[in-house]
Amino acid sequence: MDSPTTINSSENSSDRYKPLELEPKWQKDWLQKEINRTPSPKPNQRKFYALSMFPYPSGNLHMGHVRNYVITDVIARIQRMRGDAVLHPMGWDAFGLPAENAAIERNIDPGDWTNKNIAHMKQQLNRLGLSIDWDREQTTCHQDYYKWTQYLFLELYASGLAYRKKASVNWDPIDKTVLANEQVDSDGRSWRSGAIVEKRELEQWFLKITDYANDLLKDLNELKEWPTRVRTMQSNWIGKSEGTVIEFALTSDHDLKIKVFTTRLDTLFGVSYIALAPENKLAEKLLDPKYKDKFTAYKNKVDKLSVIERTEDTANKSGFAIGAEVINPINGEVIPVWVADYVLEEYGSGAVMGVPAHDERDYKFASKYQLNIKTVIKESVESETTDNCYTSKNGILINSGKYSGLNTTLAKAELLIQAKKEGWGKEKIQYKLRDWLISRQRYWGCPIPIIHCPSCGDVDVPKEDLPVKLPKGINLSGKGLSALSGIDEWKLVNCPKCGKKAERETDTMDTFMCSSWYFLRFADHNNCSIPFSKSKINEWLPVNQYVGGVEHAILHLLYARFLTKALNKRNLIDIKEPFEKLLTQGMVQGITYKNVITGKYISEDLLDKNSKLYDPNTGDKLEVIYEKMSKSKYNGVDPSIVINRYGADTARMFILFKAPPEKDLEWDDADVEGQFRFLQRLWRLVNDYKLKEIDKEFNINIKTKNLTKPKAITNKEKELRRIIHSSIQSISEDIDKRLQFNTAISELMKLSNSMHENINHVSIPIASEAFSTLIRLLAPFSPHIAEEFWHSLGGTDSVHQQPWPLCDHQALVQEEYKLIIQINGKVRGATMVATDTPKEDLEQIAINSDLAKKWIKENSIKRTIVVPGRLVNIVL
RNA sequence: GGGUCGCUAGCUCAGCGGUAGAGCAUCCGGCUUUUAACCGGCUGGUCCUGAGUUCGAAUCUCAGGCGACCCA
Repeated sequence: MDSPTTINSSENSSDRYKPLELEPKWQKDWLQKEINRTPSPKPNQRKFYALSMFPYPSGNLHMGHVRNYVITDVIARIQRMRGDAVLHPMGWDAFGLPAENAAIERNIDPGDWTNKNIAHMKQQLNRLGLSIDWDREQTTCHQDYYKWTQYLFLELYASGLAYRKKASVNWDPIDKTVLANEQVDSDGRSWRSGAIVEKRELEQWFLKITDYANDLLKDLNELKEWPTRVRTMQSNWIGKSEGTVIEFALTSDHDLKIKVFTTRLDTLFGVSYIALAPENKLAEKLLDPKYKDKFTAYKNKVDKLSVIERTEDTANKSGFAIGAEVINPINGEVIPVWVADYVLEEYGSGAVMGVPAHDERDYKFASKYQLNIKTVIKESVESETTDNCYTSKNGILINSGKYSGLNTTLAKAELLIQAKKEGWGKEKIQYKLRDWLISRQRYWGCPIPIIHCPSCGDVDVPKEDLPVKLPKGINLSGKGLSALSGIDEWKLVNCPKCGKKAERETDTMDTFMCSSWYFLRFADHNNCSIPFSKSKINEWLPVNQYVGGVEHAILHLLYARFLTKALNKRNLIDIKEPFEKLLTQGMVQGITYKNVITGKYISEDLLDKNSKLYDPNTGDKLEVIYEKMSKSKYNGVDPSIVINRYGADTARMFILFKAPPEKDLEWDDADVEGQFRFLQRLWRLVNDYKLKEIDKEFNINIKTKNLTKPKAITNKEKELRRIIHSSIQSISEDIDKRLQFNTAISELMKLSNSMHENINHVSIPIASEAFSTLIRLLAPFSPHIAEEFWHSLGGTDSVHQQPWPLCDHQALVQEEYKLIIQINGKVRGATMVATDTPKEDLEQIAINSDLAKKWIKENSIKRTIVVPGRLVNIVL
């Protein structure tokens, strides 16, 4: 790219498009006019809450942010023009590890580092011309915000939804803190650091999200305007399964029982072993003492495996019989008890019944250890039984006593009746979802407002004592447990209940807790007595349009839904779901050059301009692909550079035009230039017209509905009006239907092309209508240039305060149209006909046309299909 | 292995029963204060493959191929 100066300085003509001058000018003007300020909705006025997922203040805006915030901004601007009271706020997800790590590295205060980043990013955001109401800004690491996070934690604690327990938890050895299940990916890695997590037994705080498992699942059906993909992901994560808990009594002690959860009660006659998770307390209890050493060694080995390694079908399952036996309640068979790595303590009761003939993993396990494989289900009455594993849920029972011959569904029901009657089993609904682990052993987070008292136990910090402030100026080593645990003057306090010596909780909260309610605070940002009032929440919530990355499909979006439901139950709010409509925007990708042999990424700067396909060092072939922008791949494009060269409007137009919002977008400098040229063409269109003596009749402030229809209107004028109004129609539809900004901009291009062609051949009222419409349609996408146009053509107020244009359907009507003539379904030509030609006449016109005659010749017409307004098909 | 989405011009995408369409890029011409900008114009398509439904299929149905994501 050339230096940023080329575009503005190469021309000395004063009517040249200079975005770098006009953009700051209008931004200042908007600030003065307070056009981004959130209004109080008037009676009968619709409210609209547009929200982007707020960013972590890393210090620099990246393209993903730009895309996210521009999408929301366009939506906010359109809704304002449509007359809605719009809330479009912004905040900062400002607690978290990068600040703490930066603080340790540079020996500075994490708060100072964060505030500096926020100031810089805010400036970058403003440079984009986003219509954000900054009066409502929230920063999660500031006391006036985290005070309320603590308040809400205490509300949850009071509802019994927050509790502390010792559990085997995910420990991130790099970030040196525990993580919630959602924050560990399917490879067993931390979502943040990428480290393989370890299991540790620790006393931790949890939120009882499992209490809401069913509501969270059920209400996904209400979220009709969420992408199906996200709803499916949440539904899979919650993982509801309906089954039965069966108790198997020990042979040695009939009062001692192993509880097993299964969805396949119908296979009960096929059970050949019981497998316990090595972590299951019963395993140690039932263990034959002679296996003690073997067991300890085995458990240590399994602890090191990730969940995926333990459970995937292809892995080598391992285990051993621990020397205990149980009785199958259905037939009295004696069954051995094993421990096995593929059984997880966290799921169900940490024990499964092994049915090798009908479960893939059980089959592999049984084959390896030569356990009994007993087939109890076959596909149909006629089918032969095979030695293979038959895993279908449908079939006919065999070798199952009196249940033999029943189908699986019926057998399940009958077996359940017997189980309940005899007391060894009952139905149970099981979820994969676990409680949300929110303690973090780090300094830079929201302190958990609890005091541990030796005599009173865990005691709430009284609400009037909030916030529990983070101590300042402490030494952060990044080693060991939370830095807070070493600060005695902070930690040692008196119990609020009994006044005796007690200690503060030294863990801080998961930052996802801070981000689970920020959208509520925006509605009532100044409230200093409670986190938010019900009336303000009712005024603005739910969020009408939420926009953010799909990476939060489970994490943030599930936590926020949970918190909303918990607060609803506590009667603090009336809504049950926080986000009405969700848009998950795609990634912004940059071009990468990857050496196919070494797998290394090569920076574009190092490449030979003429042979970009070869590694300049090794001469190996390069693979050229688009991937998510990142430093390590040398494919990032800095938004500031683009904005400083082309202006914010071009950056906005490009990012909206290049791909539909939910799809990935491939960054391409050439296409950015293309968008800049489009804005330049518009500039010329407006200025060329303006340069002419503008008649007094020209009125940009025209309202389409008030337009007096000229009596004599030429064909050119009719054609232009048709295009103006079909643009209004398609752009409005593109936005309402699927937020298709790319096609909307394409329509703007068509309108501008047509205006270039026709604007000098139409009367001034029609030209006024054309410019007024074009500029108002352009305004949400390119707010600065649209404002400049608006004023240069004599517009009053701000273009952003003008009504969104409405389509005049009369203008769309054409007096004649092209009637397609098909022969045997193939298009052979067309002829012009009047719009109101009756059906019968159309048929005759077609048959008698020269074109049709040529094809018909001696053939007889078998039938004709007439579609008025479109075509006539003659079948020979 | 299962599910979801996608496959249309060189690229990014519209069209979702009725003449395949935009923007960018390419190419050609023009213009000028020619390391370049601008203006005009032309190209360019087995609509992934195959079968079916239909007067007519890019569009609906089925089967297959390829790709992305999610789940196992």
